[in-house]
Parts: sequence; structure tokens; C-alpha cells
Amino acid sequence: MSFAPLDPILHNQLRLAVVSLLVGVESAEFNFILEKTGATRGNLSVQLTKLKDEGYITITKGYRDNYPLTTCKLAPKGIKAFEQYVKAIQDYLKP
Amino acid sequence: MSFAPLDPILHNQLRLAVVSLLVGVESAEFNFILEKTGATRGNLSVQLTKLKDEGYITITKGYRDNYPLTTCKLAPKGIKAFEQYVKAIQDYLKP
DNA sequence: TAGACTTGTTTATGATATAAACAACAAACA
DNA sequence: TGTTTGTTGTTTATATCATAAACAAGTCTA
Repeated sequence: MSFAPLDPILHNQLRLAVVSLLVGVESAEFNFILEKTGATRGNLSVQLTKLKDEGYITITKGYRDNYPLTTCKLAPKGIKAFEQYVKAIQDYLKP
Repeated sequence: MSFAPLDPILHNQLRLAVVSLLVGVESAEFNFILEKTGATRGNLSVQLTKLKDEGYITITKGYRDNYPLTTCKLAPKGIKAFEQYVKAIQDYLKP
């Protein structure tokens, strides 16, 4: 096999976008990610949960101005997985 | 949306590997692709058909030494799509 | 001619992605 | 006050997709 396997958790447009976003920042709020990715709330909620379940991100729930506030932060496992994914997909991109 | 959409036809490990392989060569036989990608015959058959239906590759069926011989070649549409995909996914890989 | 091999296709099913529907609470307004 | 609109997310229903197992059609060989 000349092609490294691609982490199926990251090989999804929205999840990859989320992790890519988080790599650049300390943390990000639900609505910020929503806007940057253009996703629907439902889809984003599902994919954030998946990333959390996988240990790629941590999710903190709080309140601000009386409204729920969900904050996401990349976990070490997520960082490693992202770096690994970036390395792996290079094999596919330059023939 | 800060992230360009990723062509769903190419955003699949096996199909991306196939197209990536084909970019480098004039054409490739079924078994060659099979070996290079490590896929199963069934899965490869399905994904090649999908790439053909999309107009990304052409498939030529013939015989060699009395056995069926399936040969694949990248079509112009496939080349463009691949270049576009490579460009698009860069947004996701460097934060 | 029976059995094993080659080359691929079809199909069955389990997983996945996504949007629609829902929920819980807050604020505005009548 | 109470009802209606807005905010922030979650749950669920469905349609699609990826994959391997089963199948098919022909070939070789003993």
C-alpha cells in the first residue's frame, strides 16, 4: 500500500475544518465555529460531540449573558492526530 | 465560510488514491491499482465505476492472455477536479 | 471433467453525514 | 401577565455511502 491510511475521524470536511480552526486558537465558541465553517447547528453539534468522544477536543459548557455558551479547545490527542493526518494526506496530493 | 468545499467524489480515501495514482501515469490496470491501494476488488470496482460515472476517468475493458483486463485513465475533468481538490484542502491543512 | 484460479461485478448491511424537528430557557411586547 | 419571538444548542430520522461478502463468467490443469 503506497498510501497511508487517513484517520476517518478527521477525514470529514466539517470535523477537519473544526480541528483546523482550533489549531490556530486557544479556544473557540460554538457560534464562532458555526460562522467560520458555515455548518448548520445540528451538524456542528454532532461533529463536536464526535470529536470530544474521540478525545480530540474538550468541550466546556457555561453561560454568558444568561445564554448557554459552549467553548471548544483542542486536546493533545487532537493535535497529534491533526499533524499525523496532514502528513498522511500529502501522499495523496503530490503524485 | 473560511473553508472551500471539498469535492465529495474525491474526498474519499480510495477514490483519492486512485486519482492520485492516475495523475502520475498514462494509464493503469485494475490489478496495479489494487496492489498500490491495498483495496479489495469489490470496493475498487465500485469506486472506479463511480469515478467513471462522474467523468473523472475512462475505463477500457479488453483481454490479455485470455483474461479480462480493465485499464483506467484519467480524464480531463478528473485532472481539473484533482487540482481543484488539492488547492481546496490546503485551507484545511495549514491553520 | 472436476477442481482450483483469475478477474472483476453485484448486493447486503452497517456506518455516516446531514438537516429537520425538538427542547429549554430568555427577552420583548401586547 | 402571558404569549410570542429569539437564542443556543441537542436529538432523531433519513438518505447516502463505504465496504466486504457473495456471486459470476470464463480459464487452466491434472
